Amino acid sequence: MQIAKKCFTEGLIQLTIFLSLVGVRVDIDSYLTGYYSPLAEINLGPSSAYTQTPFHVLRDTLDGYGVHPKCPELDYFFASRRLLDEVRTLGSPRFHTQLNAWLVHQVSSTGPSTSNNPDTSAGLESTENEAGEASEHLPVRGQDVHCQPDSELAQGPCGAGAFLSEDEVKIKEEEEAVPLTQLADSSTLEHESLLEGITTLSEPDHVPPATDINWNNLLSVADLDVLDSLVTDRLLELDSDISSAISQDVSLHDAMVASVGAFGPASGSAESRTVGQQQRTLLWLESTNSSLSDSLPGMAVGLAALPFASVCNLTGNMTSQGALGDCLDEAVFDQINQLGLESLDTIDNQLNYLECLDSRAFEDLDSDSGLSLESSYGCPVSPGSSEMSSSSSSLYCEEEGGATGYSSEVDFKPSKGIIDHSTMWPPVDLSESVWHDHSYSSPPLLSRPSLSLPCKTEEPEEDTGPQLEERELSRDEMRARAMFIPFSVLQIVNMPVEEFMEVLDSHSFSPEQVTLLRDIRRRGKNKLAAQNCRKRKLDAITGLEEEVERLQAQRDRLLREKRLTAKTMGAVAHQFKQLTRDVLSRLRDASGRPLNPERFTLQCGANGRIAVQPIRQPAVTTSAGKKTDKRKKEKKQ
DNA sequence: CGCTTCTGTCATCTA
DNA sequence: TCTAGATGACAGAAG
Repeated sequence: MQIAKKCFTEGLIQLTIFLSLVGVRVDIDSYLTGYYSPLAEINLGPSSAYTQTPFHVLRDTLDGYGVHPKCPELDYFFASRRLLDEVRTLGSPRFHTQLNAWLVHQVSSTGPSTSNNPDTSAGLESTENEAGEASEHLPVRGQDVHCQPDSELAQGPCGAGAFLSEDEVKIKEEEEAVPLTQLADSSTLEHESLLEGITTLSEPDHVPPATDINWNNLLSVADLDVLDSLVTDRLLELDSDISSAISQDVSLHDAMVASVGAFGPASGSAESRTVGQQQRTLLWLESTNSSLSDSLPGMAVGLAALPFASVCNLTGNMTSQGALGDCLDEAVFDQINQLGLESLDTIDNQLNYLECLDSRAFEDLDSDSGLSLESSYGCPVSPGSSEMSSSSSSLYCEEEGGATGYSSEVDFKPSKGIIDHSTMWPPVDLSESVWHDHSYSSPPLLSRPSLSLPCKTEEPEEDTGPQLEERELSRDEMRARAMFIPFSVLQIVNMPVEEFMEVLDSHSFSPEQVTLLRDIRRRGKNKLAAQNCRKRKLDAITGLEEEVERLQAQRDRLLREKRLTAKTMGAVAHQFKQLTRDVLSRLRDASGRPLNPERFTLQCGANGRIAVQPIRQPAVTTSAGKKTDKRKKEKKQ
């Protein structure tokens, strides 16, 4: 599970990078907390790929601090704003493919000790505390403009600025003169150069109040009207997508989408202090997105689904959604098929059994000791076993009227028609049971004076007639005959308890006869019970075998899906590497030189910000690894 | 003759 | 307490 989650996270990072190229900001910090340490943010300027939306600032300014940050309506409002902005961005023919970023750390040839900040070498190990401290110095803009006052830049770590080298700070100081308002209002913001973005982003003090007016304009009521329909449709769509595609416990609560170009690089707020406070509040509000999403399941899922819908569309359409859908479909259809087959089998069994009964209607007169034995007794007309008492009573009258009390033709012919109605087992099994049952000889045989010796020969249908006489008598039948009991074994077994008791009382049997009658009844019922029990056992075995086959098929299917997913994840990882190289090739360091992709990498940090992290020198790790290996070897020795 | 399968029966438990 | 049903175990017959 962890491996799968890790793969998922990696894919998420890759998606974040990818979306950042088109100006969509994805906040996945909460999800990545368990795997990646929060990173200092980068990407400044008008064309920054990770430009934070100013809605959080608006939340503070418009709604004020009186509104609880976890207010669902408030969160929905700002989320709607983000969605609207996303729609606007999508409507633009241009995409912001140019990334501006702070050079987080420049790896010198001698080592990382040249940096003022001792945490620069920490890289990924930078903690959230640092991010939190940095957030205090962030400008009010609320965007991913991670510029900060110069004075504070030199003080210590704060966001991306925490990793700025001295040279970079100097460059910023020299280029402070660039007005940020121009950047904010200019339509050519996306064409700003990287260094320009850096310098502008390092100018929070020049932010005019006009930018707030721009924000207010962006939050016009008309936009909200348009937004409602768009958001509703989008949420519904994405809600269904994410619910179907991600059925597992994937908690991407903080996924957010924001537009980049429309809001431009933000010029910072007037005062860095207030900026820091507001930004801190902003960050705190962001951090509560998880809980907000919990309180607002539908909307949270919808918001979270925004980037994930892209994920599914870009990478995992087949693997996640399609595969799961196929799985569910197959499982459902398997059950439906089973149900349908069961019902069909029942019908077929009944039909087949009727055929068997027709073919053997006059054959196994005494072979009804199977499941049908109970209902087959002496009921010439009535098909139900519940009517056995009345039918048996009439039969008793006939029997009592006769010499031996057994009228052959009347007794067993009708009983065959009763069997098919009362049986609950498949025809094959029932036929087998009837075929092999010899314990209860037919009443006509009992009625005959001359009894054949028990030879237990199974007579087929064509043997009906004189050959029935040769059928063997069961031991109980012989005993009953020997004891002059005027009832057949079939009658003794099938008659109800009350009737049986009445027979015992009314016929003034001797104790031996009563004992024999009880034994015959007990053995007869137990024989049927044993037959049923064995049939059930066989059915259970058959059912288990079918279950094994079904589970094996399901296992094979899941293995195929697993292989497909692994293949997709590998492709995504490869794509991520290529995107990282592309991004790094567009970045410049303080001296204007392009970053070496071999020495730097992109890391997703807190609040979805991306930081350029230096790749650790393999020599260090290798040396450490060698040391540890040596220690291990020494310990072994 | 030995093995397997089928069937009946007994003993026991449970409802 | 009795009865019916279920089931494991055993034995005998048959292939």
